[in-house]
Amino acid sequence: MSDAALWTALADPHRRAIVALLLERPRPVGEIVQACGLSQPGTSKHLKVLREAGLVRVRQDAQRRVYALDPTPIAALDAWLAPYRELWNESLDALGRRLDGAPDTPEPPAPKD
Amino acid sequence: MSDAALWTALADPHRRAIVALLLERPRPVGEIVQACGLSQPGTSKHLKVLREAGLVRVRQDAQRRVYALDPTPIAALDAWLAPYRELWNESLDALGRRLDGAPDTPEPPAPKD
DNA sequence: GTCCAATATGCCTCGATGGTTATATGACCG
DNA sequence: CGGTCATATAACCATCGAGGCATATTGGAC
Repeated sequence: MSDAALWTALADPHRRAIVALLLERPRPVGEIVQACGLSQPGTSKHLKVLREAGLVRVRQDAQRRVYALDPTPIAALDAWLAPYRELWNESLDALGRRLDGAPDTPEPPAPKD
Repeated sequence: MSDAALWTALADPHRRAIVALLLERPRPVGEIVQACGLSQPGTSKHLKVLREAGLVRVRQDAQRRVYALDPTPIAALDAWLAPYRELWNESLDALGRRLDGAPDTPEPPAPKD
């Protein structure tokens, strides 16, 4: 479940839509298919990507597979953007100085990826 | 600067590396080229994508173009993952919130994409 | 067992994207 | 002006990924 896999998984709009759907509640594949207007195999492939990124878990219920969101990997995203969040929360003049190229911000820890 | 453009821009590891570089300080193209080990035109193309996503700004300094990070678009990312953060924090954080009496975050709207 | 419903996989096509080299633009210097 | 440094763009190629259809798999019902 590399960081790259996470970014790749979330890079696709359909997959983000699926993730948003599962945020509301777990759903079987059929529901997801209908909701995102793709073919069933197409949807299934997206679900595979999400699975491999660790973003969703499957529970088998008779012939149905009920997909549920696993938000844990998204914590990695949060960690990634933490330094940036700090930056944009800074005062506007700090941003201005930065855009002018003044190197006066204390070095934040570089994100690993 | 659609949301999609932002995700697309950050989906590439090289571009994330560039963003991380610019987090430390603004840099001219040459430095970025050397840092990420790509050809100069390749780097330039990535910079273009970042520019169009609004993630970087350019300042011209003689023949050099100094690129600086603009973290504002990343705020959109933060907004996007807010509901998920809440979700994964639930188990760990519920107790903590109770203990330090922090107000419960109001239900955020569902992510639009 | 047979049949059906739900989902996953294989195979194919096509457009997007990342990478390259070669060339154009543009700013400075003599 | 010509030359050169720094960067951008063009042209091109290779690969990748998303999408579709057809088919395999799996579990339940009969």
